[in-house]
Amino acid sequence: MNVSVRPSTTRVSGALKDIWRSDPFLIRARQLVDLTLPDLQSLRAVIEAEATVKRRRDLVLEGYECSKLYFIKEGFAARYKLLRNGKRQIVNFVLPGDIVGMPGSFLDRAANSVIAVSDMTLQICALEAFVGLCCRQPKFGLVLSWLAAQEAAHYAEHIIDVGRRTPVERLAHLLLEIHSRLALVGLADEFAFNLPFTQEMMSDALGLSVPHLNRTLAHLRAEGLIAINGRRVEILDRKALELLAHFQPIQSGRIPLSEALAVN
Amino acid sequence: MNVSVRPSTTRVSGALKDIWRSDPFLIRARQLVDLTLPDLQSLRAVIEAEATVKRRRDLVLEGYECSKLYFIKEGFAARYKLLRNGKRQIVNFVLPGDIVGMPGSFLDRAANSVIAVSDMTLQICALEAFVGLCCRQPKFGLVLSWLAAQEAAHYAEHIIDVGRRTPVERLAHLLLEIHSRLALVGLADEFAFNLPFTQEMMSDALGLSVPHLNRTLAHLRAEGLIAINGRRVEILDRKALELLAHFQPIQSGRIPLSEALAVN
DNA sequence: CATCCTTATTGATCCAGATTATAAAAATGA
DNA sequence: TCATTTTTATAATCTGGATCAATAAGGATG
Repeated sequence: MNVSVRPSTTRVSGALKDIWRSDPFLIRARQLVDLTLPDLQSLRAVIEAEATVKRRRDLVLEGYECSKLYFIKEGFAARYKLLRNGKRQIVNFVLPGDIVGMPGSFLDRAANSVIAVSDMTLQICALEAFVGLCCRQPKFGLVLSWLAAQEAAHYAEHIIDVGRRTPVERLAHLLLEIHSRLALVGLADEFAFNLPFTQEMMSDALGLSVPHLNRTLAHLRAEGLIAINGRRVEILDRKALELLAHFQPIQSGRIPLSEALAVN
Repeated sequence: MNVSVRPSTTRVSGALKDIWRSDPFLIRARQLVDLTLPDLQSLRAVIEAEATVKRRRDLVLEGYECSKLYFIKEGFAARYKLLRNGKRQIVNFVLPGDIVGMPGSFLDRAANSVIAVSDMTLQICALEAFVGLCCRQPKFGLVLSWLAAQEAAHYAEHIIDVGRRTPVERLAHLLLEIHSRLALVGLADEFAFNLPFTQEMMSDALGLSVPHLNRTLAHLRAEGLIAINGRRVEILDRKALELLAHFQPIQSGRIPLSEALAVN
């Protein structure tokens, strides 16, 4: 893999509060279960290194075996597949707080490649180490399941996008999805965000040609639903946009751990 | 929900061997981890009832909260979403051995509906009970993650189908996927299987119109790749079909439990 | 500051696949 | 058993979005 690895420096500097808030994976995990300080420590113990990956480098290559999990701290990536005829389909966009290697590492061989869309920093964890953690702290296995389910739910919406939504609807849906996922880890304002993807990437995600995606984007602007300056996207009429896109946010409830223990 | 429930009769009749082989969920779980007799028993303890659902009944309704897991023993279903304009997108087909409620129950409210495509029998398990089981036996939490990852991998292929594959390629891919998933739980011959879905369902899965799906099917037959009599599909030229579809089987490796314990 | 490369924008043509319509065959159920 | 509904099959028309092409506008790089 094209990464520069450096040993995991578990800096204990910085107030502890910051750690809970600044690590996007912790933010997402804590939406699902309560995490204690010991939990945090055993999670850290399992991280073997922190790495940086440069823009345009592949994080994962299709067809290769890979038994690592990458927790994305910063930066963006795209999971994609190249077809024989040269076409590319982007399966999903990877944002901070996501885990790369989730479907991939669980299979014999990765089913898709993942390319860094910006410079990234991520934490590496061996699959066996994480499985070990799950055995000691079943909580983490459940978090993994829940995150996988969230991801599946996003994939499902993507299938609907590409299968039955019109181009405008698809694009509106993509923008809303990205916005809500960024917001989940504190990377978006209420009505605006920085879109880290080019029109080409979005067209490859939505199964459209670049010119048509461009036209569709222009259409959304003309209708006054969004505004764009540079990378900044502003949502001008969220209600209309959501209606157009058939958008409903994907939010998972908490893992019913205490209830389970009560039953137990 | 439109099901007729009867209390779970844990019949201990029949040789034990049969149970391992006849329950499709056990078959799939055992592809991932070793299961002991006590494991089997604690799994059973968590099943609260067995139910039958009639053809065309909805198992899950979009937008409703639902905190049950359904382990499919027999029969087929389709996970779908209806759009405002009346179009339907089928997100995936549910086969014996699958768990329904996986993304659904983990979210606040189900994101799609699931309709029974044939009469079905399934086992019901409360989400909290299963979470409890995972706490006592972390193994099951991992199985859940792995199954979710497999499902996500299938969804990813489906996105590629609908986004960038041509109609023939899509259809070829769908047929191969169904065949391999059926084979996984012992419901298909090496080169033939019973297709439980109508052309309308397949067109709704692949984002095509019914007439065009029909033509495409005719095309595959004309090319001598498959043969169809009634519901029976025969794969005449598997190599060519796989090439056409860019098909690569999704098979997950085993969960590295022993390795994890060694590290531990 | 000049050049190169990536990204965005716009226009013209054309075809794959949707849509609509109709009929035959098969499954369902009363 | 026959009537009704589903499911398959096929043909004719029409259109949305791909494709091809060309340009403009940024951004990076030396």
